[in-house]
Amino acid sequence: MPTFLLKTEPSEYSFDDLTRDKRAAWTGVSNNTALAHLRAMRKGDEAFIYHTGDEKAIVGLAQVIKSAYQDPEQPGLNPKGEPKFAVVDLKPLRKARTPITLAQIKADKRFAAFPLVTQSRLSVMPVPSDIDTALRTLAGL
DNA sequence: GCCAACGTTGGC
DNA sequence: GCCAACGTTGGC
Repeated sequence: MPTFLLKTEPSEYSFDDLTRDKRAAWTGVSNNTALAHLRAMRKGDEAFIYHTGDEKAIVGLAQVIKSAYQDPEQPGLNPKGEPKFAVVDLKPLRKARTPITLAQIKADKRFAAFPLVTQSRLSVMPVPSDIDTALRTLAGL
């Protein structure tokens, strides 16, 4: 079962907000590459939640409870007539015992191939299984 | 279809 | 506040 990483600006929607809400539609993904990754997420898959901005750290783990569906708030179509935007529904699983900072990830050679490092603007990405394992150990997740 | 101009993300 | 690294748009 693949794991993903989802970025969010905590002043807009944080992991604590998800914990409070118990479940939420993950909205706001508009980049096509990110949307393709979002659509690859299946019910039961897990996702690290990463805070951008001042925090720049992985802060928790969530789980997909509903795979991708058309964003009801943005019912636009692409040129092929397919829904342009998608969302997934998530629930919180655990908060990281120790958040893993971007600086830490960049300094660790094990993460050199991680899209979080190589593609700084991508907001939804798959996490390779070896990186997944290492991150969970570091974060206490 | 190309590409110049413009917009966005997100780290610094 | 700046700007690098993209993505998007629209004129041609």
